[in-house]
Amino acid sequence: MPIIQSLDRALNILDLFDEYTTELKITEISTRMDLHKSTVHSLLKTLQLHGYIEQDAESGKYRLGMRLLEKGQLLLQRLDIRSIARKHLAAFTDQTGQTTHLVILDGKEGVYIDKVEGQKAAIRYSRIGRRVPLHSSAVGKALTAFRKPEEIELLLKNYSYIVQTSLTITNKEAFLTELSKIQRQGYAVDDQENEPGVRCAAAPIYDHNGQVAAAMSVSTLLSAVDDTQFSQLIDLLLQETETISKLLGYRP
Amino acid sequence: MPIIQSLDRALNILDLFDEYTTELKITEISTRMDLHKSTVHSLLKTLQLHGYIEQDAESGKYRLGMRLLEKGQLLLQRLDIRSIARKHLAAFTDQTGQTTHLVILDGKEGVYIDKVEGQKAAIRYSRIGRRVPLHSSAVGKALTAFRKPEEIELLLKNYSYIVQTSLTITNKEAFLTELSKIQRQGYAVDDQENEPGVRCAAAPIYDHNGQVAAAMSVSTLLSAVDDTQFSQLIDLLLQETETISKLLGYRP
DNA sequence: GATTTTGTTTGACATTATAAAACAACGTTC
DNA sequence: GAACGTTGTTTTATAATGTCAAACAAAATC
Repeated sequence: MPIIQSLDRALNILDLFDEYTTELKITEISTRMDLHKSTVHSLLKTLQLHGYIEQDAESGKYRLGMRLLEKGQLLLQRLDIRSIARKHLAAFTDQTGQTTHLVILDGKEGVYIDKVEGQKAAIRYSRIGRRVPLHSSAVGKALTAFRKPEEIELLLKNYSYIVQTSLTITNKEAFLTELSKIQRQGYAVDDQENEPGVRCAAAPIYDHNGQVAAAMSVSTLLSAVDDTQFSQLIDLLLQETETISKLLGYRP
Repeated sequence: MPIIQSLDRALNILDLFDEYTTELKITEISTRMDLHKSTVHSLLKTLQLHGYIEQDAESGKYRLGMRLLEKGQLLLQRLDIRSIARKHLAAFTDQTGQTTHLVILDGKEGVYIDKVEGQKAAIRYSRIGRRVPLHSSAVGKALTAFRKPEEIELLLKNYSYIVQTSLTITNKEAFLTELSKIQRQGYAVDDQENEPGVRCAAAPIYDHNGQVAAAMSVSTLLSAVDDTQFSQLIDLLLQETETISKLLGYRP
């Protein structure tokens, strides 16, 4: 498998541009690449033809082209969490029969952006677009727990602990201890804290920056799923969130 | 100026991927490009070496690589003063407790495009999107002073000096002397000229063309910040604007 | 206006990319 | 389970192509 020299060189030229180096003269490039001007010139012109390089009208200096932005955005779209996660939610539900959700953080609430309904159970509460509290749901907890301390602090500033069931966490102290437990475990659980008779588990999904991008959850009816089954579901859930995170470019 | 065939082909391969075509098999590429598999293979491997192409571990299919995202973001950053400046505003406010602003010129007024509020003071006037006069504010002055004489002349043509406080500059002569003072200093000050009890300092941010792209300011309450503290803030401000300008590609 | 420093073009040569064929690794089909 | 189509990858010879040097042109600097 031969490496194409000219292509290799062209891509190396693109790498000369960084945060601090916006523009380069052709001679600078040729000296830094240790190539002759004419060689660099040909490479640049070809790159320019495709919009990967642009030339400043007056100074004649070269800079990165808009095509890179275009392609980058294309990639970003593809990384769209929802479309990536969808097949994993579906596979999970297919395999377990349990309802799965995908939730992102918006303001101080979670928002359902996807849901795959299982046959066994009908979870009422959730619906795509609907909002869910951070303190009473597994997804909310997962979305909160795996952030930087200052971000968590910001979320909890003036946070109101609306009571959903008799088991809902209703104050900051209790929530903070719950969050640290979640951090240790790597996943969050909501045991009838949001909806009576319903128990959920949720785990974080990380993006390529290592930020929590979303949370995936599985919702079960207490009447249908016992403790051992539930912990098996958690194991499976953690597997899924890990692979999804990887697909988003997350490297631990 | 010869076009480099291999590079040209490689870039054409990248163009095969679009919104709908995320993954391609090597044979699909070779048929669509009308090239032999081995040729495509070499090109792909070289692209992959630089992260412009990735290969799916199990399916063996090829897709666009993260490097494109990285380069695209690089470009985006450069285009967006606000996102670049944001962390600097935040850092400044974090360090000093004072409110900072980012303002750009629009017509004959400034427009707040970002604001980071300090705990110590509550500056009423500013709000993102709100407009501010050139003659009565530090940011306005800074946006004006560091332009070419003919540009300044154009701005001041038919300019109306709206009175904001008893200290507001109200005529062209006074404004011009103020501007030349600012040019000498490298920064602008507004001492209760826009809002009673409030004193601000502002400095210009330059883009890669050497043009004034924005102004950054720090706003203080006279009751809270004395002269020595204020001049320290100015020093810090100038440091920040200098680094931001560099990030935008400015080379003096 | 002369001189240096740029970016661009030209053309000959040898390096390098290319294509064909052979190979290997899977899947599928009978 | 063997034979056949698919794949992706490697090898190798050939000639097409990228490369360099030198010449040219156009700015910029003195």
